[in-house]
Amino acid sequence: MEQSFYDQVFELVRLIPKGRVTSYGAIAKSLGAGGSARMVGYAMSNASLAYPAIPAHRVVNSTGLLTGKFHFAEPNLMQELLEQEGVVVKNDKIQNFKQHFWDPLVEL
DNA sequence: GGATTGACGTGTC
DNA sequence: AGACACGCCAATC
Repeated sequence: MEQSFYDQVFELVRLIPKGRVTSYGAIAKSLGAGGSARMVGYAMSNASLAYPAIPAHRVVNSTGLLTGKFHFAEPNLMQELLEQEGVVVKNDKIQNFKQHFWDPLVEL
């Protein structure tokens, strides 16, 4: 059926490969939403209720900052998961963000 | 159905 | 470099 915008977001986020990250804006753009990056984040709000669990820790803002970490059950969990996947996080910000960036528009 | 809301993005001061 | 302002657009109240 007509999946809501954030239903599409959920699916796309689940497609993010391990050890890679992407930005809300990139997701929105790949869904044809253009500048509605906020919708992506808004969708992720429901991500906690979705199943299977959505790797929301792989989604950050354009600066590579872990903006949504406070929305996790445990704020430190987001950084932990990223580091486990080989992503270096310092001061709530992804290092070498460009290297780990996964662009849905390109990869898909 | 208008107003409010956002896990954003980019530009300015 | 840090803080502030405006724009975007769909979902929810």
